[in-house]
Amino acid sequence: MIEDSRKILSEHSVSITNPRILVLEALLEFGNPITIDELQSKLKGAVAKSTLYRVLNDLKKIKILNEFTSPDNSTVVELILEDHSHHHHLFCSDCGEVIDVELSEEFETMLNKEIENVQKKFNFEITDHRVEMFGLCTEECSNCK
Amino acid sequence: MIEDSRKILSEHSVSITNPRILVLEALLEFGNPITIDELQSKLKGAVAKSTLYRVLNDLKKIKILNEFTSPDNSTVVELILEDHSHHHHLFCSDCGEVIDVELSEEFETMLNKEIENVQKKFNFEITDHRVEMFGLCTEECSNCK
DNA sequence: AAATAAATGAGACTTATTCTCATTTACTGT
DNA sequence: ACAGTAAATGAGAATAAGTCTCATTTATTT
Ligand SMILES: [Mn+2]
Ligand SMILES: [Mn+2]
Ligand SMILES: [Zn+2]
Ligand SMILES: [Zn+2]
Repeated sequence: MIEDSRKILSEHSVSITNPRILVLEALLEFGNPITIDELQSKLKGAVAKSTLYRVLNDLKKIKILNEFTSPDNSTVVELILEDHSHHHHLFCSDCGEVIDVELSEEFETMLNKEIENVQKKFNFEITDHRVEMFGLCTEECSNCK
Repeated sequence: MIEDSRKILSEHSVSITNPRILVLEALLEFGNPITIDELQSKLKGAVAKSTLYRVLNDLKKIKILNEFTSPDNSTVVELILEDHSHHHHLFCSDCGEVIDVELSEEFETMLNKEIENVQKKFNFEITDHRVEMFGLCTEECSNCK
């Protein structure tokens, strides 16, 4: 896992430093979207707060980190890995869990057609989109009692 | 417009106060999604900061205000009016403009089917969804030079 | 008009993120 | 391996969005 982290950094010509390795390892190990709070606690103070934010910005700059805001306004990040294809997110409004969701190809095709229309109508160049779904996880969630 | 504001408040059994009227008027007049910053400057100090946030919370509580975060992390609000049907949003990553977008009925139908599947797969009860599109407004935008 | 509960304004407070700057670390070329 | 240099880090100060407190004002009910 530490080797994966080094590889990711060198492949993007970013210098290999301890804080960067630690942050990448934590993200790789968790494997799911994670709030910055949770990430900080996984790091157990091994990386200074200021450095953590800097590292996350570095990862955004090289386009391997996705960041978004959950409905309870916490910031969530996730690594964008090569094998990790285009997907969307499902949020539990109760416990804050964030789940990766892949929607069908037909759906994405149809969405792209809609996007085409919107581009024309508003004279925009649309580069990205997001589908978010909100609700409650009914059972088997360790956080929601 | 002041009468519309009064009507909205009384219809929701919320007491009619000056700050509430002023905020509603500003939102009605602007007519589009607006950042809290912009809203504050439209109000020109007529409503205290603390009161503005309280009023916005009141409007959320009676379900006539929608709030979301734009890609530059500013908070955007919009009134939910009766005639204003289900829609989505298009964001300009350059100037921060937020535009209301209605997608086709066929698309929404298909999205609801996808949501059905996701509900089953993850044992969730999904109550809401959002489609967001990001890009650049190419011309005729007063903010993007 | 008086009584009462609710709403407001002003500013203190909280807290996520950014910034500053002195020190440390990683990379480059020898 | 080593020195030189630019980049990265840690610690904590600064910033700013949003919340909270509390004394005063206002809306609503009688
Ligand atoms: Mn994801
Ligand atoms: Mn809208
Ligand atoms: Zn849950
Ligand atoms: Zn623009």
